[in-house]
Amino acid sequence: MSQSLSRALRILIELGEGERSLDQVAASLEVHKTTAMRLLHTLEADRFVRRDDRQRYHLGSRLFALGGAALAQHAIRDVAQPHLNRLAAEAGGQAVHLAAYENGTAIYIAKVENTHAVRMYSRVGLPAALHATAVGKVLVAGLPPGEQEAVIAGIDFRPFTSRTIADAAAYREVLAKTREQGWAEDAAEHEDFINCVGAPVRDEAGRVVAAVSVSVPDVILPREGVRGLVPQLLAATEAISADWVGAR
Amino acid sequence: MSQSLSRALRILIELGEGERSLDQVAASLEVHKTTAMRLLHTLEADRFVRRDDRQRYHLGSRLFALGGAALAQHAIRDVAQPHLNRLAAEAGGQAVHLAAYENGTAIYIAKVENTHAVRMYSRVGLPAALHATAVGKVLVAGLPPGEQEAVIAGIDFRPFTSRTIADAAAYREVLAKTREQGWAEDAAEHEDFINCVGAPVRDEAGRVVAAVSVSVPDVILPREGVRGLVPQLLAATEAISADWVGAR
DNA sequence: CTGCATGTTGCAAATTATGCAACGACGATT
DNA sequence: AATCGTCGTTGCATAATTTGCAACATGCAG
Repeated sequence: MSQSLSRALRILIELGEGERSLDQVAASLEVHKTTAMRLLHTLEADRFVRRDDRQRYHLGSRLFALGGAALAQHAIRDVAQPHLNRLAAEAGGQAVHLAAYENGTAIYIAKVENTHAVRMYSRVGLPAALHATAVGKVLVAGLPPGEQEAVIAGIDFRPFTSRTIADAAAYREVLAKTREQGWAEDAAEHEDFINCVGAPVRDEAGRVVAAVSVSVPDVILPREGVRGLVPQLLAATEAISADWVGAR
Repeated sequence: MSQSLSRALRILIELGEGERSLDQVAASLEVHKTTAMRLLHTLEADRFVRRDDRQRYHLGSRLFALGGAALAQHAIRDVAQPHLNRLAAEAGGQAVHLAAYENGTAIYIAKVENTHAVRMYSRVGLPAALHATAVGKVLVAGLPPGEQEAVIAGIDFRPFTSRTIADAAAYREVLAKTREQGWAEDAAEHEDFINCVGAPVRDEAGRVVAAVSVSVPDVILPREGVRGLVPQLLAATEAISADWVGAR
């Protein structure tokens, strides 16, 4: 739609991976370096991009501010954070995530790192696979039926592990079960040896507005043990839902 | 330089202040709504912008990720954070800031909130006034002489309080004193009733790479009392400098 | 001093963005 | 129930913005 703009956005995304020189930027955009330079200058003028003394380009300080503002606008994050911390503690220091549905994807909007040596890879702002994570299942299961089908049609059932759900039919069954029992499971479907349980946060009309999950490596607790965390998980999501409804 | 791009950036900046409708965006850009719409769609396609079910536009999830990445690229932040926490505790729960010089401005890259009721306004990613904050003075005082003059020439000596430094001559004296004593003061020059002290973090060549400040409201501690925090402040900045040199 | 890598400028060509006007969808109001 | 108003969307002609080129400038290394 807007060529120069989408090129500029690609620059920002690429700089998110690390510093780049002008030529590197031009090469990866497949444009003349003049073009890349002018985009970079515009970005620099508004502090979206910064140039160091060695002429390398970095993400600029404006993105700190916007990133912070974006997070602040997810008011549910503030409501949820203390409950997430408590849940993480109750679960013995395991990783806890809060994710929200957004335009066909699930996005992590808050997390509590686990305190054990085994870290899992995730980051606030990155998308969670809809078909291979507990939060993804919870969020899709909570969509209105019409939208749900559209989303399912758009899922790429890419396997992450040997246990990843591989097709829409199996996925629909899992969604039905999720709705029925009020929580979802991820049995090493996204990362080998990591099991999760997730549950929804709801607003006053019962709509799912976010999902919380606890992730536990096999070596700490086997799959059945993780299921044992469901009561604490549900207590946390119910508390968040109550606070959320009360906060508005 | 690039019209459509700078318009799009202005959209992002504005959305940082809160949600907007298409017409509001078009009005503030002073362009036809068609134009605004196409920019918004491009931004939306890359998740820089998100549309809610009521057709309001918000900052999108990509900005979480980029904001996080931008922070992560300021490696000094990670090095400094534990020292900042300790300093804040030693200072009795006062606000502590870490700022870096960047393209003619000082930017807060980390902070520790104070634990008292009186909060001061600041936010990671926002610029700090060079002439009216302790970190601003420290960072400018540490620039190479040539660049320093260029920066001073560009400062708008806007008064924030009755005590704000009002001209370049007075500012140069303060910078000299800052270099001499190794720390700077802000005696209610930015916000009435808030005094700060700040000191530099240096790399292995002695260059100033960042500045740390402690901010204390008058009601907690008078100006002389704040000066008493200088030893702890210097201990913290020296520790950060040592860690920083060691980390590379 | 020469060569290589990097960033910058003037200019002509045309792709790309723009504004207009008309349309469609949705809600509120009467 | 009908109408009005608000808001977002699309097709199209205009032209303005962006693009690539080629030459120039600067800084560093051999």
